[in-house]
Amino acid sequence: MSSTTSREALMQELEEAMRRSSAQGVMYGQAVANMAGISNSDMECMDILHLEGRVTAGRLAEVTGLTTGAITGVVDRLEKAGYVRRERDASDRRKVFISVVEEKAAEIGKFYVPMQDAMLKLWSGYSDDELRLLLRFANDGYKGVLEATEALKAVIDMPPEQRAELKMPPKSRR
Amino acid sequence: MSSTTSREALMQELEEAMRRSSAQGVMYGQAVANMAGISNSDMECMDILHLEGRVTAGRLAEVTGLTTGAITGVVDRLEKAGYVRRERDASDRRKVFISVVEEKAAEIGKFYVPMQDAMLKLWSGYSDDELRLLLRFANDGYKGVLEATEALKAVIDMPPEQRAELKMPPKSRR
DNA sequence: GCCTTATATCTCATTTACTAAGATAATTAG
DNA sequence: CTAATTATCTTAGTAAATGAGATATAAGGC
Repeated sequence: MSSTTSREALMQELEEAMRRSSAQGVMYGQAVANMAGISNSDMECMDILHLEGRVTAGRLAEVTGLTTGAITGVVDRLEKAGYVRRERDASDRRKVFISVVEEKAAEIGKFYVPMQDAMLKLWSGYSDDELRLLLRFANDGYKGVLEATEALKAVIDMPPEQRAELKMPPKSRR
Repeated sequence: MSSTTSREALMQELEEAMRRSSAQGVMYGQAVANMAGISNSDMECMDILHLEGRVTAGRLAEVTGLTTGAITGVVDRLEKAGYVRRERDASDRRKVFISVVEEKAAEIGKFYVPMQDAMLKLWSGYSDDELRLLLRFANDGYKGVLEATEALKAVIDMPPEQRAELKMPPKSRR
């Protein structure tokens, strides 16, 4: 077996493994939402708020792919439950910024303890150099997924006949 | 700064990076579901089918956390759209196995092309040894997340007073 | 300053998806 | 053979999403 083939087999295994673990990560998030008593959409918005900080209602709609009407509902529920606050922008009074109420959000954070424990345990088996590689990979991977998301959205705007020309990449067909 | 502190900082960065990229991965999946014209739940079930192969309706309910009634709806929609087939188990005629119709499912697979391209591009910047480390990490990570999911579900069954004792892990508070 | 167009969020009627409870049907245990 | 169990489906009611349009603010042209 050539080294090229082995590298391709490796990549295929890698794809499968990443797909598997990311699917399981989704399940974990759903379980957390369940326990916190909020919907998946609500949970996703909390995640975005954690990552991006104070964002507008419109940005939540853009990122989640929900309509602005649906976001109004999400924010209503989260605000009523005390997880977030609406804050009108003083300089542009059309905008509504959503910000997390940290004390209340910490209650949700508790449900991530089993996950954090598992990750700490996992990472303890790796050297500093190895962790640095993983960090580099995670950061590069984020950029890659971000680009891919943009590329996918570009497909949405393609005329159907051009869209049909999309092909699987050369050797990774299943 | 001690090397311990640096390692902890590294882990914290790693946690943030993984969280970020996995959140983006979720968005990507949603965009795919949107383009394929199916709901997130339907998409999730397709993913499970891809990973586990032929599974029963009950297993889908168990894994997704949806009720069996909701799964009936999911499978109805997917079957009507031609993505899956219902097959009654010959040896236990109560069971209904769901299996993917590969030719039709390939249409969804197309939407993963931008993601696969991005990953191939990303991985091309790593050596075989590095990719092997990533594979090991992804596999270990999957096991970790799986365990964490079980641990979390155990919390569900805890009496409230015991549940309240859950604490953040020593040094990773934010 | 007014009028038009653009932007940001919210409202509301309708549609879609989910839950809870229980019906149906097949299997297993006594 | 009957009772208890398991697996899926059905149905009524509820929750969340969409699509269209209302409201309110901002920005640009004249």
